Amino acid sequence: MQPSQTAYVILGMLSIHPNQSGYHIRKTIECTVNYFWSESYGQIYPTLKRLAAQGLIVACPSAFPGARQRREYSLTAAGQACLQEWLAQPYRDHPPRDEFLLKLFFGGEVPPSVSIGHIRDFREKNRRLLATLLELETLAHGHNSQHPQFQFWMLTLSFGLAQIRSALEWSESALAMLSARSD
Amino acid sequence: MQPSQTAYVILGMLSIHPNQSGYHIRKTIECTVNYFWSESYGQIYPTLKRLAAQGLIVACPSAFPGARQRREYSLTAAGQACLQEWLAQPYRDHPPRDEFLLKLFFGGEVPPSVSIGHIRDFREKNRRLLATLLELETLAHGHNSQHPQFQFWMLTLSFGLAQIRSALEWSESALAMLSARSD
DNA sequence: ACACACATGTAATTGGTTACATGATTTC
DNA sequence: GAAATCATGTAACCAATTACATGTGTGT
Repeated sequence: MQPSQTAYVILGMLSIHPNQSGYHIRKTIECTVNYFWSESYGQIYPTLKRLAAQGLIVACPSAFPGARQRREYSLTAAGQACLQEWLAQPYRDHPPRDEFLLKLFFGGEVPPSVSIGHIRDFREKNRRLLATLLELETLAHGHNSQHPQFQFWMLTLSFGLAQIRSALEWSESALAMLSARSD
Repeated sequence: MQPSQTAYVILGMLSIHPNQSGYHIRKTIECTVNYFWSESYGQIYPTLKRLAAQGLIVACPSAFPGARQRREYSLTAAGQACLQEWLAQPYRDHPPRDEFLLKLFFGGEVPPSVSIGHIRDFREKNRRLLATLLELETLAHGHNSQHPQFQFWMLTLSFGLAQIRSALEWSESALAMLSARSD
């Protein structure tokens, strides 16, 4: 049985930061790749068990004696190899599903104010996301610029920033276009 | 039981173009919203049955006597209302999962050539998509520019084009950055 | 004492893809 | 008459979310 995508995020996160618990892995995901990836506990914990059973990760006793009760995991050599093998495979993109664009596409069925509202929501979400990513950028520069993976983190980050900025520009022109029509 | 997203695409597609069969609906989706939405027959046919049972659509006899055996559907008043109600609700975005970015994020675990390959794939896919959308744009202008929904189609299309162009620009700078490092 | 964050897990359900199965009609 | 496309559907499976359930340690 081949690992799921969830398995690979876990392997990847353990490769750049060993000795993480399920809880910790989720937090790491949340504050690093959250703008293009997310995981729920309902996926993480069962996957950790399966990976351990397959020998791709091992539970290791916590290094800090006073720590809470938790299971910390690290990659095995097999796990590292498995991750690298997956990384070398061509990526697959799942079919897209964007409810925002779908509602906008059918915008002719409802008053223009509805679509204008959706676009304003969209713009607001992107503004917030932009702020988050900019924060992440300064944080990353301060703490991790020596890490060997640093340039790749910057690459994904700059992609996110480019997409968001393009989305914000589009939002403005779209709002201008719809407002001109409805007034 | 509330309709799924699939149900709403079907209602929407029937609202802009009545008397479509399941097969036809899928084709319509493929050549209009495919860059941000997709559906499989495995979803469409069961959903059509359910929508008909709920009275949101009706099967109508084919207008063309010589036509093949097929079930064509149209919106009922209830279906139209249901669609409009949904359109007026705030959109929800599902948690993102981008395998390309994930592999790039872990790029430090493998030789740079691997990530360069992924980015080249990504650029190639975006180039093809750009060509498709440009084709779609000219087609749409020629055939449908009188349709009341036209401006909304253009809005989603221009969004797609903006995102793709931004992705292509990023690809070039990313490749430049990685090539400089690896040579 | 209370609230909050830490921490782990299971069960139910949803939403969806893919593969399978079948057959009609058109076009070459 | 063969191949392609039109056309409809089911079954198996999978990936993932959400809600539920439970308990501990820390800070105020």
